[in-house]
Amino acid sequence: MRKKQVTIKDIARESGFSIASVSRALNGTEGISPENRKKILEVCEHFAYTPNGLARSLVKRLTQTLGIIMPDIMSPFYSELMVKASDAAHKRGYRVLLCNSFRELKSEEQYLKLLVENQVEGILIFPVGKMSEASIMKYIRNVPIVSLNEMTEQSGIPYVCADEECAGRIATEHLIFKGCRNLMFVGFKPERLAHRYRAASFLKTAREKHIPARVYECGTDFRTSFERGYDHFRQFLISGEAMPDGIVAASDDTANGIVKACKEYGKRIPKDFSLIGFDNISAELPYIELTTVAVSHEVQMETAVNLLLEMIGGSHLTGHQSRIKLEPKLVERCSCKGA
Amino acid sequence: MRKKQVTIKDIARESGFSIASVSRALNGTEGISPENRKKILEVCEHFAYTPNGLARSLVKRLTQTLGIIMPDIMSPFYSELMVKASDAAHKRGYRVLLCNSFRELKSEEQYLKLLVENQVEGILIFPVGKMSEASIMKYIRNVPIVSLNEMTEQSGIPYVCADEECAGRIATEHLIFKGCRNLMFVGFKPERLAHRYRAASFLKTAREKHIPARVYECGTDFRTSFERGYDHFRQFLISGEAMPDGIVAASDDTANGIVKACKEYGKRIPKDFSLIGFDNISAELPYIELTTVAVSHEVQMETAVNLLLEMIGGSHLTGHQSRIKLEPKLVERCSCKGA
DNA sequence: CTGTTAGCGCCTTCAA
DNA sequence: TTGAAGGCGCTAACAG
Repeated sequence: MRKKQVTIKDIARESGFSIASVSRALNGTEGISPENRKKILEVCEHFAYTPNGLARSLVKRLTQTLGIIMPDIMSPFYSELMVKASDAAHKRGYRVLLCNSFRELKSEEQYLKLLVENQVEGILIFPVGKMSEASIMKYIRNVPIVSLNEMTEQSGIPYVCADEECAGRIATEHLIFKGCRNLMFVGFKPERLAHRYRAASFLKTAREKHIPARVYECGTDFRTSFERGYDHFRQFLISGEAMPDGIVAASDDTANGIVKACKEYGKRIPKDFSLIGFDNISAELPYIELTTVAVSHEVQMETAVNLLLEMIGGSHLTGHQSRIKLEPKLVERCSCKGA
Repeated sequence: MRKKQVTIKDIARESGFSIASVSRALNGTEGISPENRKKILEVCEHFAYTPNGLARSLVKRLTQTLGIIMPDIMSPFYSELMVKASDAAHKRGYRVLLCNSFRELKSEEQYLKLLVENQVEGILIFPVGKMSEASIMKYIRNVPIVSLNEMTEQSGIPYVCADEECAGRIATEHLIFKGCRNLMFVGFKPERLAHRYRAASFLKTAREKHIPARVYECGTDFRTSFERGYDHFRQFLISGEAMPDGIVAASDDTANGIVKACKEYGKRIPKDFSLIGFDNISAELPYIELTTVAVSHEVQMETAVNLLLEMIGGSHLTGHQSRIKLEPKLVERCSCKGA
């Protein structure tokens, strides 16, 4: 029932030229007279001919395509990363296949397989978690892969991520600079490496400055950081414990959950306490302008794509060159009290 | 420099079987003894062999892949549609290529071309605008395409969308039912077909019920509906004109922009006026629980994928079967005053 | 400048 | 159950 597709052979027959000439006309290759090229292209147009990319890639052994796997396309953070990564790839003449692992290991592995089978030349992945390392190791033999989160040094998996220890310090110092004297870290999830760095650095920095600080720990977990932030902070408010005057949220998404809880319980930011997050997500929230610490998404993705392309090009990279931590910066908005 | 990829030929040689047997072992096809299959698969494992999907699709003339083109992956509305569409496709054994046209016609057309060249079996597209019709017409000769927004009947392009006229009526009636007696429509953008339906139906319904109503028109436009809503409503507030007691926003995203303006200018919802939107976007906004009118995203995507698969299957569909308007429903939350 | 030919990696008859 | 051979649609030498 399917319409048989028009092939280069049909065009050759209809135009009276050889398939080689048709190929040359289509690809703008040397070796064909302008007038004949024009004739051939007209025939193509007339038959609505579209070259078969599979066949072309098969013979050229090049797809000019990169794969990108993110945990959650619906989060503004990841979707922005996707966009920036796509842009960076396009700029360098690569196309991109977008995949949404939905934070599921199984799905992540399936996509890795799919991408490899589809002959992408390289893969950018924001791993679901620690467990992702195994799948990545499996496919890294076939194709260059760059992670967007830190990986163990022993795995040797290249990555480009933010220096989260540094980020934690910047956030904490900012709150202290703004005059906070009683700090709390909310939304901690031990499975997330970034959280561990941020929290550890938070405690260390506070200790150095002799400021009381603690990580609020709360067993519950949720699908999104937003929900976790909301729930944890609600728990805290209900508990009746003394309020801190400065809160470091595990991420911006978490911070937004905290904001939601505040709204319900009549707390005002930054009046009742200062709040700072991480990641600089660009959600257009009407409610609050969150101060945050992050690396430029664009810089991170450009760096990651560059690294990937170097690997594709076959450069032999040292561990130092292939494990990159970018320095985060403070993005000051309105969720912290004036100094 | 690139590692030469392991092919089926290598596996054949290493395992001592023919290419045909290896192929059978890999695909679970009949005609090979279990023990030999096992042996072959072990060799595959050992050499980290991954079949070349391009070659496979080329000979089978089937890719089991659908393409999806959306205008803005960063909008929660479209990204949710993408997710639902992917789910629907996966359920039916299809894979999916996600594309982000970024509301640019050029980019949209490039992706159409890319998808066709990559031999997707069908395409789901949320067109950038009226102008998209031309590109779609161009490629619909090659592959089945279903639009997620209404298209002109004469174009014959199949679509699955919400009945926006009905949506406009529901929203307006709800505000009136809640006691509003002075209505305004904010964020109108004439290029958007859905807006035209919503606004026309808004005016018609209000007229029928003898309620004063008008569409706030304001030349300015922006990249996102959010920004447009924010700007238009800010303009309105500055103008000092009399406040309506019920506002229909052109979309939920617009409504969120309105909310932002309200925050800046000290207006409270639903105290100062009731607000209703369209689309039921699932952004986790901490600030407001927006009442809205929409079709189920899941139903819409399931319907669209079904339609697409029928077309792929070669069914001959009537205009009635291929131009589907789904009935929207009221999703009541907290942005409208109690009756 | 043009056409012929040999594959790219794989699946699928068709014989054995 | 197995293997040889042809071909999917295209590009890239190589001849002419």
